[in-house]
Amino acid sequence: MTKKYRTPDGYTADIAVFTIVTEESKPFTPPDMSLNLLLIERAKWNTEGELNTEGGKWALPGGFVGVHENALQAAVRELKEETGIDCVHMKHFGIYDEPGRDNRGWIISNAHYAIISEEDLREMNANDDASAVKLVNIHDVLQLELAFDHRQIICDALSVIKRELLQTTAAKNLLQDEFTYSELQAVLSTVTKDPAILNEQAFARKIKSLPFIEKVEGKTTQRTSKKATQLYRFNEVEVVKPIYTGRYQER
Amino acid sequence: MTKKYRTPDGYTADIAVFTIVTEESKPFTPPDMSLNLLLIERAKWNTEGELNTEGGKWALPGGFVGVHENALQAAVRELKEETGIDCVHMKHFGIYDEPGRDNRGWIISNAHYAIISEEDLREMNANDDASAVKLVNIHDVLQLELAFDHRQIICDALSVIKRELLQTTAAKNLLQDEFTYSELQAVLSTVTKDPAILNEQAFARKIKSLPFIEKVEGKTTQRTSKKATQLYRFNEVEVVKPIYTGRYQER
DNA sequence: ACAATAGTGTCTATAAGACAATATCAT
DNA sequence: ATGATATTGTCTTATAGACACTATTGT
Repeated sequence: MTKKYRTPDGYTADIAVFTIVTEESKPFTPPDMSLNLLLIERAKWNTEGELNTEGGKWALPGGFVGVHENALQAAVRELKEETGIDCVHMKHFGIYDEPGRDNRGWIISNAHYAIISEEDLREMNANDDASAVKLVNIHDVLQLELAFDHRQIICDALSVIKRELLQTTAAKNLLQDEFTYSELQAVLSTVTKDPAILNEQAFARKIKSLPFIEKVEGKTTQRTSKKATQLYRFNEVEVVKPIYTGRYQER
Repeated sequence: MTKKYRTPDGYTADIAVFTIVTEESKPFTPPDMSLNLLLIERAKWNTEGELNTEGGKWALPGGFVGVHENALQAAVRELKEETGIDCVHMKHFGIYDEPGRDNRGWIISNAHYAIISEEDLREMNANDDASAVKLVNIHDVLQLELAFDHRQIICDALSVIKRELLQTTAAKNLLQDEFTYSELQAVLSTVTKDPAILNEQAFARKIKSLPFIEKVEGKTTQRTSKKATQLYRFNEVEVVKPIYTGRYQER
């Protein structure tokens, strides 16, 4: 055991918190949504008045893993502490442990992503001190000055969230239990330009044949239109759609 | 900090090692493959002659995370130590930390899966002592008596590997660089019964239109047929196929 | 010639994409 | 009535699935 081995100087959990922001919501109008990532601004100076490492830059929320927990637990705990949210969809997606990623030492980060509904987010805005926290549209986030290697982590997170939203039923975490086709469409359009999803009529037809979505029989809403609109909900069907074929396959 | 907090008694990395086994390989015949999981048999007695915890049962390879590494690194290291393989496709997929999962104490496991080609596997068989290691067809693995909560971990791993093989180009890790349609088909058929994949002619046609697979111009082989057969290779195109539509979308 | 596998021709049913028309209803 | 959104009608084109057929070649 010579210098071949080195003790990490820290073990952290970072969290890419994704949420939907409804841009405008006139009555009787389908929503215009954007997928946003929650970032915090690192303080320029610490409490002793010294310049902070990577101060002034934007970063993912997170913190050190406690001695009594694993990284996922730490991620859940930190999110709870910082935003008051009990997360329902927190998942690990990567480990970042390049020796030079943090100039304070060898800090290993377990990266997670969380999907939080707009509704739950509103609770947060009540809880936090709102000072250095902001939601950034995922299309703008890479323009910011980001701390450490968070640019890389965020790139990976974006890639994962896009895949998750399009290839699984994860979108249900961003919607109310019962939703209209245009609301689901608005969520999906935040991560895809696929004309098959963007096209109104095509999507309104398609939703009726998706095995993992079912009509809420006889239930409608007027929140997106003056005309009463059919409500749908996700059922428990899990679907794996192979890239090699055109048909569904249930698990 | 009362008894609300508890120190874990161990932090381990477990690895679900998946590999292809070609069942029969007559010359000029397409392969008949099965996806197998590598398991080890826990010794009945330890070196002091005492009964071992969960002895005699089958378990995923793995071991304790060292003080100088994270779980992923530990997984790679353990796999290297136990089989001599430098893994190219090792990924974290879950954390198992139920208090009662191991009756020796609170042992937290980071679960990973690895995809290893048959070729690389052959090196392993040279390296290990072959005593208590075996490859089990994924369709039989849940029949075995499994240690700890490895039944649950394996269930999750199977679910992940199936999705990975069908929804990403991960199958490339199980094939040679250049392969025939029937070889790819054989790999995929280990995890799906989808008739669109199982049907010879349909698949032979389909492969030509897949954006992430390209013809190796003018190159053929006779290893699966007396008739010279076209070779294909994966290119670098990454594809996300939404469950909501029927068309491809490149990233 | 035979057996086995690769690959093509072609038909049909279904789905996708485009465009238009109709329905509903607060204002 | 108007304007906005939902929903259906219908036409065209593309793809999937099925089946039959041809091509190649070691034995």
